[in-house]
Amino acid sequence: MSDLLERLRGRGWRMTAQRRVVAEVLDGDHVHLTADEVHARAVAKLPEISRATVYNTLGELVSLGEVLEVATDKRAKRYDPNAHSPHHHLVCAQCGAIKDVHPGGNPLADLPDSERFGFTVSGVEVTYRGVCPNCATA
Amino acid sequence: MSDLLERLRGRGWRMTAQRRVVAEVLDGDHVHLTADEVHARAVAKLPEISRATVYNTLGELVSLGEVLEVATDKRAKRYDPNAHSPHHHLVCAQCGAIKDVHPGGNPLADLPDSERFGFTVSGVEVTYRGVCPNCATA
DNA sequence: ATCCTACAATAGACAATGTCTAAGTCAAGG
DNA sequence: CCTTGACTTAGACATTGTCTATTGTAGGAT
Repeated sequence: MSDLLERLRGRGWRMTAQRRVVAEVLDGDHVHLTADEVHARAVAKLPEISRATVYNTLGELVSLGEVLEVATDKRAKRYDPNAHSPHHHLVCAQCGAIKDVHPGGNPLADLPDSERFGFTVSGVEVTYRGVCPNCATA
Repeated sequence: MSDLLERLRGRGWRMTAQRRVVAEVLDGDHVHLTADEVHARAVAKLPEISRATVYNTLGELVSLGEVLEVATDKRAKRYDPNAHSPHHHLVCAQCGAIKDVHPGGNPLADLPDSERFGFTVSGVEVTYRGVCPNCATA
């Protein structure tokens, strides 16, 4: 299953039970978990894992570029394990559900130099807002 | 100065000293303040204003569509008084500075039906990430 | 002008999320 | 098998946001 673990080991990551569990949680289903949800799932596999470790590990994975932080709402960061396939997000304004989407077009190209204010622009995030079919009928 | 206050009064908003101060803070300079920064500036004009009132008032202004919430980082919501001119944001990854930008293109049109998953898509936010000239030289 | 009443403001407790520290533990190389 | 430095832990702390019960007040009614 996990080439994620392989990649991490290859980069000299010290492998511990806690880190393996966090990596497995993220590698499991490709949903967008909050830090607390990751912690909850990690505790299910390894009851004595602490909150600080989960936060630390998530931060390290982000630094390594293995997962992405998503700031779709303002409540909590979410972590997106699908870092190796560029994509954007479609968020339900009511229930908060998040879908990955792959729009056409290239937003980076749409930003002319005159609108860059001297910034070195390195990336772009696109967040579509709407209402999901579930919430629309409710 | 403030047609903002006029608009609000016209909508039957009950005008109080506190609400006027919050509106004035937002109407003042078109930067992107956090709730706490709004509170700090409001206190400077009206020392006895409470934190809850600032949060309430900001929430009401958002509901009325007079200001926008921006979730560029995960620390705190920011409030954008420039709600009447559609625009996107360019954020410095280091210092957090935010600039309004007006890219070409239409991201909404770039999202095909096949990528909408039955959602009723109502809006889109585009956040460019980069490093500002200031931080680049430092 | 004053009075009423519903709506707004207040202080402060509470909640949610994230960060830090000091001390103990352990993976991995020698 | 030992050593060492990186990792983990528990829990205090910090920040941001929300809620409640009480007090105050804007604006219409008299």
